[in-house]
Amino acid sequence: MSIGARTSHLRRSNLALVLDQLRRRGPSSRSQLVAATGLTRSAIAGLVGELEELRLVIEGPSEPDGRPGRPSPVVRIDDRSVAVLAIEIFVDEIGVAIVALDGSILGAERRSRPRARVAVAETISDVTALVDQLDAASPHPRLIGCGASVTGLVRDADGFVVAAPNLGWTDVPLARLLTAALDRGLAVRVGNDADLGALAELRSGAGVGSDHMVYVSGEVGVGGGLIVAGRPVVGHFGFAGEIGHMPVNPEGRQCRCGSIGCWETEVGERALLARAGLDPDGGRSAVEELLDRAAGDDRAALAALDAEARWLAMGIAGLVNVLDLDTVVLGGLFARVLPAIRRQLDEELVRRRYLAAGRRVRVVGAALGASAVTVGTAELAFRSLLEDPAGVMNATFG
Amino acid sequence: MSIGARTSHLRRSNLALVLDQLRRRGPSSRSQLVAATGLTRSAIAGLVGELEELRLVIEGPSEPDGRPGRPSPVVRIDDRSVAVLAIEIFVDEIGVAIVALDGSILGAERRSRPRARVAVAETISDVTALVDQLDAASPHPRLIGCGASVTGLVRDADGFVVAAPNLGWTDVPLARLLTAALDRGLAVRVGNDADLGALAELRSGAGVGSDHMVYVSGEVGVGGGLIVAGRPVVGHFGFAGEIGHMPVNPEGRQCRCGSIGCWETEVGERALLARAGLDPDGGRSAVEELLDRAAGDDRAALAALDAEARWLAMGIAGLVNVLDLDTVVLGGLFARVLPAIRRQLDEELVRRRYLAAGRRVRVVGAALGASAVTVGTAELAFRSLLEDPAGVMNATFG
DNA sequence: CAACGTTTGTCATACTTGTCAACAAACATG
DNA sequence: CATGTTTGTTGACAAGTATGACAAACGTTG
Repeated sequence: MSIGARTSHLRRSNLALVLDQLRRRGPSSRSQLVAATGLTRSAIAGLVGELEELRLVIEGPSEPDGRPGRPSPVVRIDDRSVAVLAIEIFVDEIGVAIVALDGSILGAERRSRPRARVAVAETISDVTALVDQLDAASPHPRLIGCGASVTGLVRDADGFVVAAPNLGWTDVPLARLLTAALDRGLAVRVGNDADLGALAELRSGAGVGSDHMVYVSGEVGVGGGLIVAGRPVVGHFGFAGEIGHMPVNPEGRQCRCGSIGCWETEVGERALLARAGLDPDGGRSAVEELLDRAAGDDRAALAALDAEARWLAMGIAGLVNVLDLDTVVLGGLFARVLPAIRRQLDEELVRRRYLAAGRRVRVVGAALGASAVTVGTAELAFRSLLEDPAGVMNATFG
Repeated sequence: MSIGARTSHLRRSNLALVLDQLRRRGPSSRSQLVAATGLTRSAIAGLVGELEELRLVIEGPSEPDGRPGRPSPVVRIDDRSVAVLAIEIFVDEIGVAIVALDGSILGAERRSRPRARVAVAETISDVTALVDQLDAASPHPRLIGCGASVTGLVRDADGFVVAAPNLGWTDVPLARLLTAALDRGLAVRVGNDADLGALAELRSGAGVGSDHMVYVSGEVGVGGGLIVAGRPVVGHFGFAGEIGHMPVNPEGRQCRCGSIGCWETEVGERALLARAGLDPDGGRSAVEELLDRAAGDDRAALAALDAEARWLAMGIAGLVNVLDLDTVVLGGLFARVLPAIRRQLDEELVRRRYLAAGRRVRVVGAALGASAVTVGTAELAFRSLLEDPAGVMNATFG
């Protein structure tokens, strides 16, 4: 339901705008903020003043820049005021991190775990243990929010993990469970790991400047995060981005999802390794072996990479033709093999693209690597603060 | 570039909100507007008063509804104040229509044309002739905008038709040409026909209530319009929605776009007719013949429809898995054959959907039929008025 | 080094917009 | 006809930004 706008919404949106500018462009002078927002000097003064009172920004003296005129004080994010907790739940690993408003990671703990230890209760208690450990180890600002990433289908509205096949979870009220287990009155928001990786790459990674992007990541399974018109696509139920399950081969292999010829059955790690005659379950080390062999002109390895490039291009072309993307960011396995398949990938993409002429698509490897999900999860945790700075800070500290 | 919000933006957005509510929900009492917008009675009074001064709405007495309390005057769109021109350019037909703000079509002219007469200059002069004819024939309110739909890739920003293979057009500045040819100082906005059909079905057709939708339409070629989070997806260059060119069959036929195994080579009219042993170029009448034969249990016809259902489901499943759609609207050929393939389509969709349980997807035939593009084109033409009612009306009449 | 031009923060004031509360108007009910 | 309910109207109020005058802080120039 649309809602009428009040003057207070105006203030909220302008406060959020200034804070967002500072996060995106880094420390800026007040006059730069005036230019960037189109607001007047007095309005900016009021907004910066309020953000300063909220302890979200700090004003400092300006660097002398050799130009005439009164110097404008530099405003920058206060990284010592608030932080969030970023929790990452993978199948074979869990991680927690404390991230400041400026994006710096103040502390992080990761722990790998056996596949047998993925039950919900065990996961929650492992997470709280890690959090307590991190809490004691590293001094940090007050936590004002918490984000959690999961490899599975997540409903944003209520923080339910509707299904996480790799974890064996179904309909887990993760946000509620974490809020209770952490016992700090922290609001927890839950997101899909690929979506959050995409968000991170968009904001501060390989997708900076893009507005229509897909982040394709995966090892065995293939997931993705979509950005359309600068915003993450969550879908009607919050399940968007299951790009690994686009049908691409009617004659293909059975997929673990029950369908046939899903994209991930052709581009996933198992398919790649099997084509090269390696153990499909050989994991990351087998992929390195494959790349080594290809570097030594091993025919089977080269053929396997060639097939990988063709199948990869097929899926990417579908996404690009449908969504008119400007950027494709490859993560995980695909980032690793990208240098070896770049030429074939580009060739096949040109062939598959609808009216390719004049439409450039950047295909790039992920820039943030393993920390993408951490950064994206923190971004999720900060979202409510960034949408309503005064509201959240007053509710927390008032 | 984001821009700071001023109080005047507040007014603009609230005016637009009220107007939008009236268009979506039809005539409403002031008190209904209060409830719908969350604004106060006095704010609504001011907004309605301003819209009334702008001649965009009319206030009338309320129907006695048998409930106590002072009756609230009914506000409704003034359909006699402004209208727009909707121009549709297809390969074998052009059409123009005058559409009022309440969506009623005040007058329309269509003219079929030979395939040899699709050059840009001829098209423009045919259009202006039709417009003059329509203008003279039917009295209508003042025109405040013009929309044009084209079967091709359109850049929204400057109204260029970047490529329209079926028309043989490349880089045509259609908005500029039409503005000049019409010579009425009308702002012309150009859109892709499938996108505009999708918009129409979303607002007033089979997609009402949906927020993540795809409109799949086509005869020989297959196009589509996407709605994500309630908004049309235009893509980075404005070329989104080329769903007919998703690769679905690596062993497939050569597509006219240069790729292989595009969706439209499997679900398009030619493929359907060929599978049934009919003339691939038989057109609409051949499709009717096929449906007749299927109704008579003709084995080849049934098999062809069966294959059509499977290939259709494959593409739809890809779109749904990637975008988590709640509604799929089928138009053109697909709406025609939908009743005959409903069962197989649903079966195959369940098989192809990732974790289908709990996720309902409505697959429905288009409700607006041939007028969808007209309605959507008018919607496009009205867009600037709906975003800034006072600004446009004052600029036009002030 | 003093005068000048430039840029920018500050402050009081004005304007716009929506809210709030009191009141009046218009309806149904008994 | 008295009463209760709902809703439009009105004027005072609050919140937010714009405007314009002024002062402060810089570089340049003679």
